[in-house]
Amino acid sequence: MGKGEQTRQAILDRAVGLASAVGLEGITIGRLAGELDLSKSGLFAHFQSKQSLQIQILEAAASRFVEVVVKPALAAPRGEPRVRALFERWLAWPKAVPQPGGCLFVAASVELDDRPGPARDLLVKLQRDWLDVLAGAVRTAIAEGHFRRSTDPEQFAFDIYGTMLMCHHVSRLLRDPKGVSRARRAFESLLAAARAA
Amino acid sequence: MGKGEQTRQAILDRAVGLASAVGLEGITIGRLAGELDLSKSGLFAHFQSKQSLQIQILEAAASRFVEVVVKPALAAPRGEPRVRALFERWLAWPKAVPQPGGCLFVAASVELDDRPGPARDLLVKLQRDWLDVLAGAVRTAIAEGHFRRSTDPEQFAFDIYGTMLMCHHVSRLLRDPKGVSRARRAFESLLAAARAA
DNA sequence: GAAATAATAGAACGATCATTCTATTATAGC
DNA sequence: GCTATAATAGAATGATCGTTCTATTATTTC
Repeated sequence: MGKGEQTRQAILDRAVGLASAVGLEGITIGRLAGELDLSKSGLFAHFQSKQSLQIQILEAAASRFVEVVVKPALAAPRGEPRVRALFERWLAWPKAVPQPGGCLFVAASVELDDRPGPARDLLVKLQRDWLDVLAGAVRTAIAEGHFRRSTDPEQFAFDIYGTMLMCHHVSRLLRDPKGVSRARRAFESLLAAARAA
Repeated sequence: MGKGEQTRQAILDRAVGLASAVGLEGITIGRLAGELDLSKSGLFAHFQSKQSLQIQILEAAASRFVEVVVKPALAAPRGEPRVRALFERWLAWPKAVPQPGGCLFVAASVELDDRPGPARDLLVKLQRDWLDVLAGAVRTAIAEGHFRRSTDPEQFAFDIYGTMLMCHHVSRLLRDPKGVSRARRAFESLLAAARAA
């Protein structure tokens, strides 16, 4: 890895954290450069535009997410344990990768839902992939006989992610420490309802 | 209502819609003035600062929300019908009050969760109030004998609002028309689980 | 280690930001 | 209808935005 790629990664590392706090649009080349003791133009040279920077931030965050959440969870035993691992890994994510501003994807989703463009397109793809991972794990749990055959995998993925979003909302905006335990309770209810009789 | 108050309301009306699309921070005095054929300074004179404008936008949105969602829903019969009305009114909200960018409170929650200040404080209060309204309706449903006595009202409010957030996410970011029906299905499952045996 | 190349800095651009000032026009009270 | 007051416009402020250009350092490559 040459010097250029090295600093590019360092920039993206910092940028992911900053974007989680101020949003993809709230990111500023000047501020990011200042935090890294780089000149604006020096930083800018690594990215051809702010839009390209935003996209690379999303890509960097996604690869970290896969590394820290998805891959380890998919290593869990097939079926309910794997579904559970995906849920718990998601909850633990903010601790695994320092994200001062909470989940970047949640923030970006609200920011970009009305701004057409490549950044939005990428985010949509990432979110679809994530829901597919969840639904896939549910499907496996059905095949394993852990969940009832009548379980709708997409609906279950919807329900689980909704619980995560609410957990994020309550924890971050309301600063309510009960958010995580409430999310766990909701998740257990969902599991119980899907569990084979 | 004098002329001043009249234009102030007109400004806020437009500002609520604009903020739902670009966020409270994304709002610009110049752009807002341009959309209303006002001068920047003429508009600015109605609000002492941008921060005060943001707060008044939140207040205006909240009073519209109460008018269109909360009040009509609370007119529904006590118990499950009222819980159901709150849910359905929330779903119908974007149609009742034109909000090009989806729910302003969802957008503001993500934007402000890391920005301490009076705007954040107000939003926290509004969201607490909303969760209290939901929990209160659930409590009434328990008292009416519609829901089991073991139902946890705060947990139920958490679950319902999570479903709403996910509906918003899927509908707005993924542009998935199935979001609303999925949300309804999730809501019915929650009701079924809480219903007295 | 010299030559070629990549990485960074610095200054400047026009645009737009929130905000302030002064001037002008429209409303309100009598 | 005149006067006092409120509402709006216009111009200017300094700051910061993304971006481009040119120059100066580092780092590779042979």
